[in-house]
Amino acid sequence: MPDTRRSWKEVRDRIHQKILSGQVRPGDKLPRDADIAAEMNCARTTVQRAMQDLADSGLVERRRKGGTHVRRDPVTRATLDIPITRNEVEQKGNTYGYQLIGRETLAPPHSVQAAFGQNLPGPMLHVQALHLADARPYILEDRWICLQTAPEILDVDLSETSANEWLVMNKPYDDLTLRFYAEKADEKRATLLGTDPGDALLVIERTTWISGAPITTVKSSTEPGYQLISRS
Amino acid sequence: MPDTRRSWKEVRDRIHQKILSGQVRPGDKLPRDADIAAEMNCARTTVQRAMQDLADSGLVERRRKGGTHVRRDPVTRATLDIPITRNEVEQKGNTYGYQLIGRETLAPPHSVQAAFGQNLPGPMLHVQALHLADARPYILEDRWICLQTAPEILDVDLSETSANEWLVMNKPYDDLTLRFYAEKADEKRATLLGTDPGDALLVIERTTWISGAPITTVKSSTEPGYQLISRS
DNA sequence: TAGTGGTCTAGACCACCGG
DNA sequence: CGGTGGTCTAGACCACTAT
Repeated sequence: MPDTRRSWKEVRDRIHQKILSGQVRPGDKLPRDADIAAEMNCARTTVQRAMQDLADSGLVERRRKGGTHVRRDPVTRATLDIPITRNEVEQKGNTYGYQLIGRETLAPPHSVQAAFGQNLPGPMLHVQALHLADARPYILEDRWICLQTAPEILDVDLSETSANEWLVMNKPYDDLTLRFYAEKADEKRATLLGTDPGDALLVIERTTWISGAPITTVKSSTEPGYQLISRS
Repeated sequence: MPDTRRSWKEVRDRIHQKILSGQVRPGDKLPRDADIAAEMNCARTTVQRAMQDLADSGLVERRRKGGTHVRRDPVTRATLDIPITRNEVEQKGNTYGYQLIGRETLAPPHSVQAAFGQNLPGPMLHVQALHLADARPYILEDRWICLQTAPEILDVDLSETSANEWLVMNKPYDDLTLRFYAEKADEKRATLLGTDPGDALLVIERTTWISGAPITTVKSSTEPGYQLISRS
């Protein structure tokens, strides 16, 4: 072991390598942080930082007194970025467009109530809107907004500002659920998205809360061919 | 400010709150770490840790000399766990089953070569297999394995051990791309998955590398109704 | 170039949990 | 209970970059 000092990323990568190369197999126990620190000629804090990272990425499991083990049931852990739709479109070099389709105050259907679990959301604003890329339909959003949590939405001109953007800038959340699945386009969505009924659509459902109170839930039906790609 | 010492999570949450409550708006600059440390009565290291976390979750942006700013274009950053299929099935309380459908050494089609970018994968093993939950089709995987990187796969009895599991235990990767999209079931997949042609399927494409060399790429077509859900 | 975040250190104490 | 990871501190130096 060279006697140069190690950075935490070097330490992390070295351990990672040990796992990759099979020197350490799933289920095996790794040395204590202190020993690794001695071996690598660095402070224990540095090892700690490295191990945290490995644990965060699902490679290793740490328990006080139990030590650090290579995970037996490796998980692929991926991070997805879901940008604001306008930014997503513009970053691809297309022109963003937006079109309000419908807006009404309604008691939410059972399916929407279910998204919020036990917390009764009360009366809600139902908004349907279409996001466009170069004037072509891109994402159709079907959104319910809790009027108790976000009453100001009633004063927003949703034909100009999308609820998507207004909420992001004005109603920060501290809890979030995301759900992805595939669904056949029904007649109505097919028309709005400019595609054919029966086409397979990737659907993103997103529900947000602030300190336990529901804010909004949105079902976004994406254009055919839409893909979600994980961050590096 | 109480004069008790603060943990980095407390610091993080307090800053988070400032953003949530609108005391600090998107684009605003936050105080220097050192000042926050003084105000919160803790070491700068502690603030640093807190800020790292906020930056990681996409809430805040930090630049040396530039300082820390609340992000103008907030991204929703979500983490997904993609477990080994066997574990996924068993954790739901179902019985896992596996069935090899096809296995042949082939030159990969262009679409597969594209998944690996410039790196030519050379000859590959093409494997098709079905994962079952309680004897019902669950995920159909269509996999290509690079024989230069993983020649040992030829000696594995793939009718007993799924390539999925063998690779995870024996061919660790250090780079990964994930892709999610919706696709109509064609005749063949519909039959294998026990569903109807035209049904909307969520497809997960996963490609892995080790130090730049391709290992495997797999297209997993999930049963109708399959959902991906983000980690808390 | 000066200001800010990024990292390392050595040491201390705490929190959890296995034997 | 004792061993291990988790965190905090005060200080130092480095690395990037806005001005």
